[in-house]
Amino acid sequence: MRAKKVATDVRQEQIAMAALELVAERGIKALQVADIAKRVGVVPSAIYRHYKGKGDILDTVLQLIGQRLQENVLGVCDETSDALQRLELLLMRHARLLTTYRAIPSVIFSEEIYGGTPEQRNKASSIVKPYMRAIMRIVSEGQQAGAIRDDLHARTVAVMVMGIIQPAAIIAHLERGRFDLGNHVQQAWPVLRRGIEVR
Amino acid sequence: MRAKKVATDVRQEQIAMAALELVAERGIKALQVADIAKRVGVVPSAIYRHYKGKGDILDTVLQLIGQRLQENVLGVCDETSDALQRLELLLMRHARLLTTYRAIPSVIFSEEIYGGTPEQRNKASSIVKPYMRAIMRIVSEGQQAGAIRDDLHARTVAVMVMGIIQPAAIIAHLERGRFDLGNHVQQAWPVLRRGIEVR
DNA sequence: GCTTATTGTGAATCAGTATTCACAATAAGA
DNA sequence: TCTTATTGTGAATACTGATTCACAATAAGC
Repeated sequence: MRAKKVATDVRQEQIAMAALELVAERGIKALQVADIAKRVGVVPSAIYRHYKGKGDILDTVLQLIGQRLQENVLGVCDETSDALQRLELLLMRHARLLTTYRAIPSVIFSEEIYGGTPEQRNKASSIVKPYMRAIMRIVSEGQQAGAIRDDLHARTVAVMVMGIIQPAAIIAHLERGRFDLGNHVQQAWPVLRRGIEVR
Repeated sequence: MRAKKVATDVRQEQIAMAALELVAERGIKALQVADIAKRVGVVPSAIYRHYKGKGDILDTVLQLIGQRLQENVLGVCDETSDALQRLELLLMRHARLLTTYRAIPSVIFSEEIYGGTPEQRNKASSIVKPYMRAIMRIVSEGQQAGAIRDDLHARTVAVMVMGIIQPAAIIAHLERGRFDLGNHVQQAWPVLRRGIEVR
């Protein structure tokens, strides 16, 4: 049965969302045009009416992921002005995001970072760096406000914040319910806070 | 020019080492039988004289990686009995390993964990879990010895220890010399130590 | 209703990688 | 030296996934 004809901007959106879900479930490398098509409800060759190729779809997906991370940052900054609280809330939001999109860590740790072309590396960068910078900004503000030790590099702290989430997401997945990511964040954050806060 | 004939146990070893290097440089997905063969100095079809298929080579590589991580654990336990020092030394060794084998984090965070079969997930587990357990053991010993807070789950601490290294390795790679992994460990470890040590 | 640009389809093509296959060469043992 | 098991080779095959291509169908505009 032939799918209904849909305007290209609508179909592009559907394709992007389908691809995002698939990437988030299984990672980049497992993404196949045929799977996207199936999820959208068209045949694979129809995808090329709306995107030039698979690479273009992936570019869009990476943008979407980056956006979601940035939305989380904006959200916590709206919610409180206290840097330590911002970090805590950001970790919670990040954990929630990863519960929905389980494979996102593997996107960030994509093998393209190592084996890929400079172009591919730049694309991976395009997610990681802005997020890192946003966290560093929060840390710096906390240092200026006297809540966070200013003898530490903001980057060191920011990397440690990311370090709460990233390995934990993997382990949560491997442990199948015997290790809860949100729970881990609640336990790990006070440890890190103790390490970075001014006493 | 025809390669010299080599006994299969020797060739198997060569193949495994070549594959390990390639995986460590570029990750699992970029591993190709042709590249292994080239690195060993034979044609691709010769590989099948010694390994049933690519999957068997990969199994061997995963074992080798796991072994190296365990060797690091054994090494630090030989070197000192103090848990906090063990963790610090382990982090140093881990950082050193990752400087040599850059793509190892992506192996551990392999997309197979998410999208793969249960069998593939078990294989990924086979690296992560023993390493985690070893760290947890060190943490537990530190708690019993009164050096590490015993109000924390050993697992929480172990995951945080891993969290010092994993995102940092990526960022070191992306930053191209502007972010040194060993340096980060030296800065980050005291922060974590402050969070976990008994005062 | 007719025209036309756009979108959907199904088959074919292409490219890349893993693997098989049949022949060749080597090294060890008798 | 001869035999044979084992390992190396190069071509062919098989498989998978991305993409092209030509035809079909749809929806909008006149």
